Amino acid sequence: MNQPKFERARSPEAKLIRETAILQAAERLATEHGVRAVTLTDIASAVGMHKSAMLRYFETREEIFLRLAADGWREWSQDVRDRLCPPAGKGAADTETGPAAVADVLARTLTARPLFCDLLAHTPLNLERGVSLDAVRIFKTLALTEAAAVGSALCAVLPLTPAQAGNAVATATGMAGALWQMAAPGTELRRFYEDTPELAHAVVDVAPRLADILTAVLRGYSTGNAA
Amino acid sequence: MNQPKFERARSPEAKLIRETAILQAAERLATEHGVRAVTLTDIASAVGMHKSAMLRYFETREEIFLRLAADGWREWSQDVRDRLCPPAGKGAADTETGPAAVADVLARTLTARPLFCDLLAHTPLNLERGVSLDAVRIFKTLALTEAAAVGSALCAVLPLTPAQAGNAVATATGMAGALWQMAAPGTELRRFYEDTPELAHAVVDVAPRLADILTAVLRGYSTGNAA
DNA sequence: ATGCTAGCGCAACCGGGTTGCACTATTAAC
DNA sequence: GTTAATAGTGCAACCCGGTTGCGCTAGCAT
Repeated sequence: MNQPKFERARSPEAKLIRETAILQAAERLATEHGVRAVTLTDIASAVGMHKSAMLRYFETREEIFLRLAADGWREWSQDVRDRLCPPAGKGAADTETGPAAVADVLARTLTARPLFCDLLAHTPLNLERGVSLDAVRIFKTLALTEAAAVGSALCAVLPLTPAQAGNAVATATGMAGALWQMAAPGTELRRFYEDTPELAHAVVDVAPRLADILTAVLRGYSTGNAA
Repeated sequence: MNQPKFERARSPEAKLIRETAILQAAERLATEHGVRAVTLTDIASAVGMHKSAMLRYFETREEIFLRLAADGWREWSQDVRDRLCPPAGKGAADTETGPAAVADVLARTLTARPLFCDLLAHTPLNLERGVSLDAVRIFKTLALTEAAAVGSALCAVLPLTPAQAGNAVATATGMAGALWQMAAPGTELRRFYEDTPELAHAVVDVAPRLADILTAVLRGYSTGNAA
């Protein structure tokens, strides 16, 4: 019997609902077990449909995660900008200022999003393959736009050139991915890291370490440019 | 006929020769096509033996690349130290000094090793899986030792604390991997990057960009500590 | 000369991603 | 009201890379 287990998605709205259901399932599984460990079969059984049916919503597995990465960029960018330059209504007169405070915002907002860090670590190497160039173009344009928005926010609170701000954002996201890789490389491997004293700090201290590096970058740029 | 195509490696010396042949083949292929694209079958046919026979020299595919990564760490570390603190006999009275010069050394030595950058990008996420914990321990200990050696060299030429030097090394290797990913993500994808004006600089300008970031990091650390 | 050992190739297996196809529920047309 | 077209789904097969089990044989040792 090839009867569908549940109602078919016929209307555009129903399709959208199913699409978001797939994305949410992928997000939950990837958060729990890491992007790398999540297979199409896992997502499919979590959603309740067959994996071959899922691939008519997303042309490939990588595209699912590329979509999640795009969402991650949007949310992170918004979060950073809200914290650096609170919108008018917000009562925060204490806009974060100074390299250390700004670095702290970047580090905190990133480490608070382990899935986003995971996706950042995977992005060009693993996610941008087996996907149509169109999909890559859309994603890259979005990521670049969001990164530029964060860069503008940095320029607004620190004496940076746009290029320097761009490099700072690249450092933040790049190092977040790189440090995350050491922090969460699978359960048994992570236990190994934790059990090895000289490596334990890498697993535990990601946020302060990232903040420290970003502080140095921002301070190095700012002192050169400031009056 | 299951006759071996070539002489069997019986003596320990012969085994060692074959092992290095495998490593060299993997190195050449990975340099040409990228680590990710190289399969066991590729390496095997390059060496001239069957892939199942190769797996008696290395317990798994990842272990081959983990070995190459270890070699990369050794060579890079040695190169950096030689340039920062030339050994006694070397006539270089001009030991590189100042954040910008040191950053330039780090950036140049890394970008001159695209395969090492590739391996750095893969390391914890992809290479440290499917390998015995013993192999990971050996590799991590070696990488950590070499990184510490580079950190010591940095401390010798710049006013840094050991922790700051360690973060600087982590930034150098982490960002080298992250930037490399964008620069060389497969031929057709790379052409896409090059054809997209707003992305082209990321593909082309890896070395100066990395040098700029590292200069900021070192300057940010140094100015805080210097007299 | 005759076992024994150990390196090798082959073929099978496994698991993940992808594709082709049959099935049916809805909808549209007559 | 019946019938034909459409479209979403499940199943099974396929592909391909990594891994494993097994038989074969070259070379050493007895």
